[in-house]
Amino acid sequence: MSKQPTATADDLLGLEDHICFALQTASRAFGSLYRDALGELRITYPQYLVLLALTEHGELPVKRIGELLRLDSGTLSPLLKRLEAAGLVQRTRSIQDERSVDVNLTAKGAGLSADARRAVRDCAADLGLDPAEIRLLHGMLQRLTDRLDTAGGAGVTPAARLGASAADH
Amino acid sequence: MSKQPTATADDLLGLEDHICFALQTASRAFGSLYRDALGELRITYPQYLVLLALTEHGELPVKRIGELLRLDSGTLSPLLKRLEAAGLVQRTRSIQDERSVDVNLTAKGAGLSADARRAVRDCAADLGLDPAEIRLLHGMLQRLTDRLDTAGGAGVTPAARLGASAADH
DNA sequence: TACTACTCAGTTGTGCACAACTGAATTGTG
DNA sequence: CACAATTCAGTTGTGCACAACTGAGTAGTA
Repeated sequence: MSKQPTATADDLLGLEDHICFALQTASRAFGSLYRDALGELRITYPQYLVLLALTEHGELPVKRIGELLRLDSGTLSPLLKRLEAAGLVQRTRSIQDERSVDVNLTAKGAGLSADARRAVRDCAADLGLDPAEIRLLHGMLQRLTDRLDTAGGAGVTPAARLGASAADH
Repeated sequence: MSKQPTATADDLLGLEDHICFALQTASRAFGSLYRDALGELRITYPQYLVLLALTEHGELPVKRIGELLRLDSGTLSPLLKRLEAAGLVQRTRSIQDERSVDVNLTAKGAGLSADARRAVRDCAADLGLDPAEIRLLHGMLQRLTDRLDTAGGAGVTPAARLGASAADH
């Protein structure tokens, strides 16, 4: 729109044009909504995700939680420590592999997980989003994430599979 | 799909079903890519956004930067302090309003902003994303963010400015 | 002109994300 | 068996996001 700087002639690079910025902004707006919903239960959104993963899968080693949530031990260790201090999960060293730590929901944690899922479902329902559009968005985001993972994780081999992005899902 | 917990009968709430999680995951994957691109220039992605805003608009008060980037002073104050310490921006108390602080790019900051924009443009181009799909995604994200803002920011009572939010762009 | 509202940048404290590292346990290989 | 490489959770340090607050400056009003 209103450009006058020394920029060469590229543009397309205004703040509003950055898909990354739009992505982060939407994510933060969502986070704000969930923060309100979960705040009464005294848990944060990342903590909710951990409880959700444990509710879905039952006992999980820290490593597996990290894979599911795409978080490393630097994030998970203190987070799980807080959940344990709140009496929501229990951590026990694995017998088979002493390096691993298994995480379990306590009864209190399972109850709070149910409350949290209700709260999240209710406030999400209040948004009145179009299910078809959400599905479309969800698919686009997954494909985008896949693309970003291969680009970032694999380094400099952009040619490989870009043309055939359809092969996912 | 392997559920056995005490959940009532709602579901749709698996980790993978959360649009919010997909959003945050994509945002973090993008952040990781940009972190690599910007790391060589010794700036972070949020710092890049500030430089970008200043490149686009010229001198800006802190307040206005916060509006553009959706950040408050608790985030911006230390961030701008780091940019100033790096010699990339200059902060000066406004003459008209002594409460306000105007932020300017230094020559060094303007140069680094140009480098950063190039780096971001190049690594984004390497993704080979479909422009039409990106535009679609961008529009969906903006509408979603608007919806989330009106739902969370205003609650139910202060209906004042809700209708006006449609008038952007 | 006083006095109350409000606005603005900044600080403090909590929690998350992530890189880099540590140390113990395990695995693979000679 | 010995020993190097790897795996795992955890720690440390940096930076961002955000709530709550402070204090100086400004605007509105009696």
